[in-house]
Amino acid sequence: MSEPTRSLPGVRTTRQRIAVAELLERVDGFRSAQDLHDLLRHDGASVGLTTVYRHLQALAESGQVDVLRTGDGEAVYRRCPTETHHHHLVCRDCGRSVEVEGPEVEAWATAVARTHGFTDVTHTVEVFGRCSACAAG
Amino acid sequence: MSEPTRSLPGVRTTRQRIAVAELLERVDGFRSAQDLHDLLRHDGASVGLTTVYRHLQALAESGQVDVLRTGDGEAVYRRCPTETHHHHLVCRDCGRSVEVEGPEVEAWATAVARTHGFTDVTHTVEVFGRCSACAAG
DNA sequence: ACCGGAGTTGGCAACCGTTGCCAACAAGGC
DNA sequence: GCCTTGTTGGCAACGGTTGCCAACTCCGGT
Repeated sequence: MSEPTRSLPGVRTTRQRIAVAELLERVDGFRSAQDLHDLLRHDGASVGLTTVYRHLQALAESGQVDVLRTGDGEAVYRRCPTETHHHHLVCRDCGRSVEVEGPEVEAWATAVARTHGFTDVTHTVEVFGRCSACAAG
Repeated sequence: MSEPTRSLPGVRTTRQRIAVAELLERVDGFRSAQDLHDLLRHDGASVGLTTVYRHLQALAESGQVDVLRTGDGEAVYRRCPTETHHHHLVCRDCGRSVEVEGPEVEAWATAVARTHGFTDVTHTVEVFGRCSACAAG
């Protein structure tokens, strides 16, 4: 069990914080900071772009959202239901994504690193494709 | 066998093109465009930054160099000896990298994509760590 | 060798995502 | 309600990258 929204001392529940959190809950797929900012404005719950960046950054740092970089270097964010380590199968057209696990990939990465004497190993694994909906349309 | 430097019509072998190509041959590990630009200046073979970007872009597009994005969105390039599909084990300190293959990873990516109805699948797999040399130092 | 056209160069400005700055603001404990 | 302190947001700055365009230089033809 984990408290849904524990209020740490020195952390305030502001309109903006809630707006960003709820938006991330609502949308699926990876979205850029600016996309999310636009969505908020469109919802009427206007939040400064800088503030959006700040919250995304904080959420990413605390592991509550996943971040990855698109081909052109833009950072995209997603609130993931599962907290455990996982990877993504992302539709390059609509951005929708599926969380996937790959025990064999984890094992492979670890083995490869050890073979070459690397330590402190991390890895990025993302799969991009076209989802069935987009392929049909 | 492949011609070493075939001269396509409409492509000229300039001092700058050669300088960039040779530099990429010389250095190992992933380097940013600006790093490479600095190295060229340091070698005396000064080449405009824009030109470096252009050549790297062209080489990447034609598959002659591999590109990947660092955590902060910077593009880094590397001329790889092997032309076939492979991935990298990169030292996050010195940038040195080892080419690695992962048949099981390829298989996994394909299988996962098919399971979820995704087509036109590509994937990125990079492993980051600290190489033995850097761990020792 | 010379010429001329087409690919190439390079400096600068523009672009774009992102971050720093800081004065105004508002949560929430008292 | 008050005051402390975390938060906000607009703007400027920043850093990597690209567009622009006049000057340049390969190189095939002559």
